[in-house]
Amino acid sequence: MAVEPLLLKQFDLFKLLPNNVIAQLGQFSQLVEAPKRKVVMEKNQLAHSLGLLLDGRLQGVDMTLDGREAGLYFVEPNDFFGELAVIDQLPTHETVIALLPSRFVIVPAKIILQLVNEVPQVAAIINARLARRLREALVQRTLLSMSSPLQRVCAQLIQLTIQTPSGEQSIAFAPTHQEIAIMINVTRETVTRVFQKLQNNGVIIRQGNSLQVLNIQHLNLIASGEQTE
Amino acid sequence: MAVEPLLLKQFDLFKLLPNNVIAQLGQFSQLVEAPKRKVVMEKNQLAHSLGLLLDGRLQGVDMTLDGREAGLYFVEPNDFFGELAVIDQLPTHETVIALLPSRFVIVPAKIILQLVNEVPQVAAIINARLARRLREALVQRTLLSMSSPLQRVCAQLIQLTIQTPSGEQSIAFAPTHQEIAIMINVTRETVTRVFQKLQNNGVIIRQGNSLQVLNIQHLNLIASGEQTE
DNA sequence: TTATTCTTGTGTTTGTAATCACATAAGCTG
DNA sequence: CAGCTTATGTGATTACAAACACAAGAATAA
Repeated sequence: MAVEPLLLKQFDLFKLLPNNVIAQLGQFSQLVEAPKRKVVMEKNQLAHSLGLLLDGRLQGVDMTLDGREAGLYFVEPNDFFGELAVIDQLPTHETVIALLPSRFVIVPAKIILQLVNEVPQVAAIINARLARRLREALVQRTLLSMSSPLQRVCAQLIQLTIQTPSGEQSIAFAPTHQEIAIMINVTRETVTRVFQKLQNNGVIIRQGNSLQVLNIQHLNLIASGEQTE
Repeated sequence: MAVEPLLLKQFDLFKLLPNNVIAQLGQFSQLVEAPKRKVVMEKNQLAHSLGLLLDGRLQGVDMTLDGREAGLYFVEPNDFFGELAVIDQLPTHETVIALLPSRFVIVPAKIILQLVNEVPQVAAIINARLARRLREALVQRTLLSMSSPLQRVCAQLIQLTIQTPSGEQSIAFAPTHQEIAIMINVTRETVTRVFQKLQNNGVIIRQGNSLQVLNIQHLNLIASGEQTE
């Protein structure tokens, strides 16, 4: 229990709150450390809290009845998770697991709801987040409609790629083949084979934990179906 | 131009607004009639307006570069569409087309944004709608992760089924095989073959425009993978 | 009514990714 | 370091839905 106000101030969500409110918030919040693979939010539970990720990386997944896993989204540091269930007060639809050792703050749903009702700016940020998640879901859905696994892998890589300060395209802490596979409805082996091909063509290259994207244009061509390898 | 206040009052979104505001709203709104197959909202456009469906049925689809179509969601009467682009002010991600002859009201984005800022209840309804759409998107994503087309068709049918006042499970104005196919990433022929099978087993039965679901339990068994036909 | 467009039904062929089954490599941990 | 676990690499087989190509039925328009 109890979280440093300074830590909470880091999040855009709380940035505008007066210090006394932040201090109070800290009283009810909790800092959690989760090792890799730890389940951080359970499926089908009424939300008790909103999570705010400090570092590490999370993935929202849906474990279906038959043991199959569907990957829904990734959560990066400074972002939050669990907001949907907090807002609509329905049970969570998905499980969230830590892909890397992660630290995050959890704030009880009650407190968040109170803030949402009383502070329009907080409400606005959460709603903007919902809108962004909806957009991401639409993009992911579009991606799933691509016929070939090759296209889907490339499209997913494009999604994950960001411009580094040094101007290169790369994916820091690249997800494992398995983690990518469940996002795009293919098997792990298929992802491996596609990566093989892309590496041979010099489109991507692995550097330890990160994946350099040398030729994003090429990824685009494949994703759009104009090229098949 | 100009829409009857009585018409606008029908929508939950405007229910709480005072009459003078509604009257003003009507001034700027427009009643639109669209025949079947008509594109009602274009992809990649900055939202000019929010749509409120009076009757008919719409489908949000994503036409990808290679001519492939992905079905995203259905819009039923009394619901609205285009809210995402209005709220986040980004271009629309999808096209919306009329599946049936439809009537709807469009209200300029500016007006809606103003309302959202000034009337908390309106903001709340729109945000609740975003949350619901996000849920639906998650459900649809989960559905897509099912391995067999048979499972996907059944899961989609379950989604569409509603209890009629007379206590039967049915799908009014059942979508065409093609419309279902693009929702679940299969070909039209595959949907036809699955329907064939389900009809032979007496699980569903076509009655003109509507589809009676006689044995929803059976659909559940197939969707969950416990049964394969 | 007939004509025309949409929708549904059905067979055959073919490509391709899932599945299975290991091998190897890379990361951790004591 | 060894010893374990997790991640990646690779071949062989097989199932199965996509694709294609029509036929037939329904619905809508003329």
